[in-house]
Parts: sequence; C-alpha cells; structure tokens
Amino acid sequence: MSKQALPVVDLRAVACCPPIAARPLDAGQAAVVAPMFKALGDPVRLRLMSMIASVPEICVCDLTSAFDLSGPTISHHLKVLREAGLVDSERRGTWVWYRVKAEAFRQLGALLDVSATPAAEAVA
Amino acid sequence: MSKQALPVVDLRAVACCPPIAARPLDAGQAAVVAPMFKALGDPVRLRLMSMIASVPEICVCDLTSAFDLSGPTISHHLKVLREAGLVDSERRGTWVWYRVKAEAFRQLGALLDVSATPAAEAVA
DNA sequence: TCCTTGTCTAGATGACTTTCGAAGCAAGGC
DNA sequence: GCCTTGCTTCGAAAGTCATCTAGACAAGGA
Repeated sequence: MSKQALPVVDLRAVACCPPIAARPLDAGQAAVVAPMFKALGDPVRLRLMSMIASVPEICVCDLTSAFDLSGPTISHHLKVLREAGLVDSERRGTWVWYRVKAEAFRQLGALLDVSATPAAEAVA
Repeated sequence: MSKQALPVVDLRAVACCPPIAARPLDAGQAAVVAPMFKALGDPVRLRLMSMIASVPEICVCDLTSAFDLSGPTISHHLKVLREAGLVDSERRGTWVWYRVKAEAFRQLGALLDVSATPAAEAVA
C-alpha cells in the first residue's frame, strides 16, 4: 500500500456516485463524471490510457514513439488525461513518467456496473 | 435510409477488446471503442443514459421534461447515444420509447476492468 | 378532413478540439 | 559556461460539437 507522496487529493478520484444504471445521476454528479468519459472518448487518448494502464509506469518517450503524431500533440492529450484525474506524472531526471491513478480508474468501472438494475432484469 | 427497423448488427455491441488495462489497445480497437466513451462524455448525455439505464424503458417526453433544454437538443443527444450503439428506440403509437442496449453497456464496463493488471498490482 | 401533440431533421452559429510548428524550460554532458 | 535532448506551453488553422429556431412528419381525435 505504499503510495509515494501524492499530495493533492483529486475529488473526482474518490467515491462519487452509484452505478449510473442504479438510479439517475443528478446534474452535479454528471458534471463530475462526464469529463472522465470525455477524456477517454478520443482514440489517441484511449490508446495512451491503455498503454499507461498496462504497465506499472511508462516514459513519455515510449508513448510518443508509438504514434504518428507530434510531441506537442501527445503532450496535449496527456494533459487532458491528467486534468481528468486519470493519470499522474512525475519527472525523474531527464524523463517524465506516467502512471494510472488506480482509484479513479476503478471508480469509472464501478459507474458502469450493470448488475442489479431494472434494465438488466428487463432485457435479460 | 429509413430509420425505422435497423436490422443491422452493431459491431460495437459485440465483444471487441480485452480490458484496456490488460494490454495496449491497437488503433483499430481504439477507433471502435472511443466513440462509446465519447458519447458518455457529455453531462446531458450521461444523465440521459443514466435515466434510460435505471428503468426498463422510458418515453422521450419524460426525458425532455427533466432538462432545461429544447426538444431538438435532447433529440440530438439521444441520436448520439443511438449511433454509439448504447441505446435503442422504438415508436409505439404517439410516443417513442428508449431502452439501454445491455450488451454494449456490459461490454463498456468490461473494458474498464482493473483487476489483474500490472498497474493495479504496482499501485496496490 | 383539419387540428393538436409528440418527436425528428435541417440549417445556422458560436464555442470547443485536434493538430501543428515555434519557442520555452529543465537535466545532464562537454 | 554552453550545447543537446526531452517534454511542455504558446499561438494559430482547421475541423467538430452543442445548441437554437423553423419546419416536417406521424398518430390520434374533432
């Protein structure tokens, strides 16, 4: 459980809402959660997220080289993921390393939990 | 281009990809999945989705009245959700009813499965 | 038949996104 | 100190999106 020094608590990373199929989200909850889905709604960012989530951590240089896009463009997409609270970055010497924020990621999955919903029963 | 009766199987609704944390998504997979996340990336659509998923089915009139937006705007958002393969609609008499496509919804949740990933172990 | 109500489509517009090249800043080697 | 490499920020061009009004279409009732 050793999490190294993550000073800022991102509110979007803590428990926010019940699964969206359990009961209607109110406007405030939707405003908190939608930006996370939005961040994953671009193919480049989804691949970046997938690459970051597949390993303990990864260097920007390895991310950039996997795409046919300029450095600034990749940097922009990483910033969007960071601001959505989905990943964290840390400079160590020459390189910057990215890693997934597991709690936010888990939270997002929980929102899409489909079990025990009226709709699930009706369609099943 | 009749919108009634869409007998076409939506490819995005069938099993597509392993969880995004299991291994990096390739460009093709990302292109298939990203539009679904994008559809949920707007607060209005996320609430619409949540309202639809919370009940077996729901009438457009009940959806429209829950927002401070014009009918055409709600209709536009519902179209985006439909084209993302997340919901289905059916006209019955005067009203149009919407219901969640459970398989697509389940698929989306499975993509965010965080268990058994290198990142999950490293951060835990 | 015509009217009303419910929903969708068309077209316009202002705001936001994606992308780039140029420039900046931080670390490390000469 | 200066140069190189890695990454980010800035500013701009081009494309996409959310929203509206106006209008069309479908169903049902007078």
